[in-house]
Amino acid sequence: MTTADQTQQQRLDSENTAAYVQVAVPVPMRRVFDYLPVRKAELAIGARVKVPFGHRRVIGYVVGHSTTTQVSAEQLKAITAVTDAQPLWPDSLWRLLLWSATYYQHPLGEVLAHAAPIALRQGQAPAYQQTKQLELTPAGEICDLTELKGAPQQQRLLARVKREPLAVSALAAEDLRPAAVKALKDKGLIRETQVMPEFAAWTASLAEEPHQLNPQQAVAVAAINTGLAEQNAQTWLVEGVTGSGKTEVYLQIMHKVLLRGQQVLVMVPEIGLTPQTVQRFRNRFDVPVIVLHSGLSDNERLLGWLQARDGHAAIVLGTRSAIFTPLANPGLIIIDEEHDASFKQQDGFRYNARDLAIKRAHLENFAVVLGSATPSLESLANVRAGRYQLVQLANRAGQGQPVKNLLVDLKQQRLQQGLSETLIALMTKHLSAGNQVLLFLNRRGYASALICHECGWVSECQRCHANMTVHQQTHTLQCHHCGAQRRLPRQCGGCGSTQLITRGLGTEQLEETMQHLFPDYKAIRIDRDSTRRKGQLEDYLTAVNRGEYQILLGTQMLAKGHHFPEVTLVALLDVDGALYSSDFRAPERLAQLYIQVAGRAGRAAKKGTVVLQTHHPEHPLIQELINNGYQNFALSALEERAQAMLPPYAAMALLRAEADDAVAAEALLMAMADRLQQQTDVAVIGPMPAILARRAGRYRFQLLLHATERKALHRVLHQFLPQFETLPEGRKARWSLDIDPQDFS
DNA sequence: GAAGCATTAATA
DNA sequence: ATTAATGCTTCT
Repeated sequence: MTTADQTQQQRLDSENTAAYVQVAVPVPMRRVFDYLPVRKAELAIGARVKVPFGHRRVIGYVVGHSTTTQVSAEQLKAITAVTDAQPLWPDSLWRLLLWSATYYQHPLGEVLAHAAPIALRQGQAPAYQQTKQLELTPAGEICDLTELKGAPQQQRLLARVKREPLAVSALAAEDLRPAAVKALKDKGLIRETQVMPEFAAWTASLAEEPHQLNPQQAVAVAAINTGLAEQNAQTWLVEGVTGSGKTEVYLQIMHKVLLRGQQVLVMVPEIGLTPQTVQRFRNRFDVPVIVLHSGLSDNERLLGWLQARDGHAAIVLGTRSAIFTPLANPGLIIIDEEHDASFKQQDGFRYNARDLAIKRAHLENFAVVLGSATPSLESLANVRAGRYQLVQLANRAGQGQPVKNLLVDLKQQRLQQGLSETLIALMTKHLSAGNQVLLFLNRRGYASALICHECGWVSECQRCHANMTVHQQTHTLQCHHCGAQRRLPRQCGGCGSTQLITRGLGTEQLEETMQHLFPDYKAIRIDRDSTRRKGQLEDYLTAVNRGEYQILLGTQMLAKGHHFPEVTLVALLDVDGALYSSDFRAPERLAQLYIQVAGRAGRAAKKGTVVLQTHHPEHPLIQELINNGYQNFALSALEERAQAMLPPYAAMALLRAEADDAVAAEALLMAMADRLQQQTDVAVIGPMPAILARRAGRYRFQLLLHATERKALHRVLHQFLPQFETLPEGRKARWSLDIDPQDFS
């Protein structure tokens, strides 16, 4: 009998003797509620139930049974209805969810609700539903396509349906028009029918030949495959420079897992889940691939969840929340760009999907592969501690060449709109050679503030502790923190002067500057504002790669994943903020950004140059990065973290509070800090104002908990959180807890 | 004194 | 989180 079977057995045993059912309800309370069962025998742990809760009825989750209760007979209520006869999650995933609630100290009901697809959260049955499909009518079968010559959309649709019946939900994905559907239905050529989805057993057949591996890739694949054969919970870190062919390594190790009939879960950052990524997997394997993207309807998401749970899906591709997808027979989780911040949820249930993947792999006994060109310091520390195995891909696959790094000291340079003369000269050289240039500036808008030259007035947001950004294009001042907007004033808000000047270069202004400095070349700006319309980003990217633009400029958006083979010069214009930030992770993030941005240059046959403009070229971590590369940077940074007793060599938790009244927010954290004071193994730092001290009219404070032993931190939190929930100061301020915080803003 | 809005308590 | 009960202010 396996461990899972034993737990299952215990789950059944306890149900037969219990008088009370413990139910986790999706509310922010760290406790469970006792109910009277309807019919004892059917209440499996992990099943959903409908229960009366206060003045409403909610979906709760059975988490245990008990023969006793603290609750008086009058207060006890009975379960209204049992939604599931079976547990909603496989046993191993259930244990991961319980573990998550404990580790992140988050209310269990909320964790469970979060882990379930919305349709299940709302009480729907975990069952396949009929879906609508379009199929040919007898008239459609004999209708020749040429009869629709005048209606190309209809012709295309009919051709598609002639090939194979078409699911209505797939219309948009195949770019077919609803109007054409209606037209063909009216002509009696196609009809809509309801069908039950059917799933055939899959085998791991290849749809294309695997690519030839270079020696390093071959070594990596061989090493991981040897480990995979052991079928245990091993973790690999694939450190592969941009263009080294990480994806091909993923594909080849996936093949081995698929051949065993096991499923693979692939997790990518939010921004990385593009149609091209999906296509790469679909092109290689002739197996069912489920993609859990944000555009799915609730029922489509449920369908994917069911297919994964029942083993009908061979590959599940998704972002952070995909970690909670049940898998009938998991063999491997791949986490691409494992350092990416989007794997950590930043509100509510603040879990880290990368860390949960490792835990899940241990519970279910399968392997994890983490991949990145710039691994997180956490993962590198795990390698050094012997917990992960490192595989390196240092060479660019194909003809790619290494880039040349250049530090420009801004202190000794005359600047033109934030551009040093050195950079301008380099741009001229690269542009006149017929190459493309990429400028990276992480500040959208025209300027970061509007200032009165006469009285010093600054365009502050009314509701945030931040300046409003000048947007010349829309003639507005915008707050990037709360979204507030107002018309760009012509006069100073303080003295009425018209002598208004801007501070801080933004992408809009940089675009303007390019037209002045390089009138013979076309510049394209790529940021959230210029790519608001759906499909616009893709349009721009193809235009760039067709050579319609020579200068690309933009924000973070340009850093990730896109290939610009003709770009030979990349520059980061203003990154000094990261060098002396109060956030200890800022240098790590800058280094990762630098490498990611640098990865855009010289991917084709041409050698690339990367320029970093800074006022602090002497900064030791920057020197290390430029001169000796990311790996050495990471070693130095890890050394600093160890010296300073910072993560990953210590554990942290952050208590945040916010309220309309600054005193109330601070007082709540002070009350918490007071109670924590006697704890010797946990240091309490604060309360202090958050970096963004006021947002959307609310004052924000934080209290940092620091411990050299994670166990101590967890013990203390476990001990004090119930108390914190009942603090009278908590009535005037709302608070939240962040275990292993990534972002201190 | 009712209506309207903010605050507080309770959830089994 | 959500809801109802309670408290407080305001207006007729």
